[in-house]
Amino acid sequence: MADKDHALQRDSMAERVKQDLLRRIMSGELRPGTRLVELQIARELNTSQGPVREALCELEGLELVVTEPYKGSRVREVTQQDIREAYLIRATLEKLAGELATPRFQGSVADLKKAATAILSAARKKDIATYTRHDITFHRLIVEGASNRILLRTWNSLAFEVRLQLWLSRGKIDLVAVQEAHWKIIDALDKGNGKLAGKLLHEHIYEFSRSGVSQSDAPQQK
Amino acid sequence: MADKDHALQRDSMAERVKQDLLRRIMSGELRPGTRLVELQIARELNTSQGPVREALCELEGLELVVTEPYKGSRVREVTQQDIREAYLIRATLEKLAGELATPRFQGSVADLKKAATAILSAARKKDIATYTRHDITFHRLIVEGASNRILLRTWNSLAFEVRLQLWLSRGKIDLVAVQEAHWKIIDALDKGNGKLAGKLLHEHIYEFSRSGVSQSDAPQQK
DNA sequence: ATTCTATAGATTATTTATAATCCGTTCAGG
DNA sequence: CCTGAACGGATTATAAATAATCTATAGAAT
Repeated sequence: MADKDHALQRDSMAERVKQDLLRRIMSGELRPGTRLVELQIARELNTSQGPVREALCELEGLELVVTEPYKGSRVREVTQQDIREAYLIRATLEKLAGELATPRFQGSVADLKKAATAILSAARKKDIATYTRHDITFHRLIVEGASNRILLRTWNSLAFEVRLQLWLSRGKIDLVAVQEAHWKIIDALDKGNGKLAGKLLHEHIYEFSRSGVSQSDAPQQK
Repeated sequence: MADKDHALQRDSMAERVKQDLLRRIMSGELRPGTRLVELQIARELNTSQGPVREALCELEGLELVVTEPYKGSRVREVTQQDIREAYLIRATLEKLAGELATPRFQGSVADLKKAATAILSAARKKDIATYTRHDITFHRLIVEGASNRILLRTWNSLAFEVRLQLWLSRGKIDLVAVQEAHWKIIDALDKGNGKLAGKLLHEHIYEFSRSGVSQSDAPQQK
């Protein structure tokens, strides 16, 4: 049984464990607070404790899990406050990204329009998973357009809070209405108005962070 | 010989290895590009491969080392471009921090003044190590004053580039002149002028990133 | 009844051993 | 002289076994 896996192996064992846990955490299958027992995960994935520890260590670096010595790891609890704080940082970073990315997008916003169209389509179908995926793609395109590796790295470190907020706000807000801001942003970038694009991005993101989540939805502390 | 170590043990082995490597990298003893051989480090610190791997994994999460599968880890090479990019992000984040921190500092800037005095003293003695330490303390106080954990976490992730720039600019710039900006920032915070404090912080940091480093000082790629 | 202690089970931390991979060197063939 | 396959040392990756620590429970002492 392990033979087939071995034949298909591209990444290291630790990498595969990491990807599996990453997927399960981001999809919400592993809720915040869930314990991650090393030997149990190792058995599930037909490997040993070492690679699992390494995967957990990397996920801890991404701030997705927290580990206490001799007590183990669990999926990080994210408070409503964490999400508010993360969105303020994200708004600030994307404002900068919008300004920096203007030279790149002026007159060539085809990719952005494609992403925005996909977002709109998913919003109309109320397909949260697809909406989230394309929404993140849209914003990532802008951050990548800034051509600043450190900016991208920093932005990526906020991904967990962003996905969680998108998940928590499911059904609470009008996705179609929220996504309309994207078209104004695209227009500003297309015309080379970086200041405006940055301002719109900041407003768009900050507004969203304030929307749709009541306290009862907040992940409860253990 | 291991007995004495064992008696004094507070942290786990992995944590001690991490702290040792962290210190040696930040102090410049381990230059960018230096290979970090797991078993060699393990022997030096009287432990085995496992804890060393864990320490390296955590340092990779802090972006201090890079690891290639089956090829090992080395202290990260930081290009001049990386430093420029990091300083732009840092300037943006500290501008935000300055604005957010105003309520906290208005009328109570004693800690900031103490740090700024220590910086000035070190600048006059041309004591780079002490200057760096207090300079980072000064800026950290402001970021902490913003009361935003995510902001602090994000700011911390830029620490390596910041220290490296401070190190690279040694002897190339007038430390006394640069640090004078601190007093204007303190004054703005003391008076509750957050917008001005933010603007001054942005200028101060961005200026510094442009100063004093010629291309020949840039860490060379292997 | 309450608090303290001891014990057992579960889990993490570390060590030791083994497998897989990389990389420079050597040497055969052209 | 050049090319490429094969060997060997060095290092990382994984596995397996053991040690250290935590947590809950049960029982004894007060």
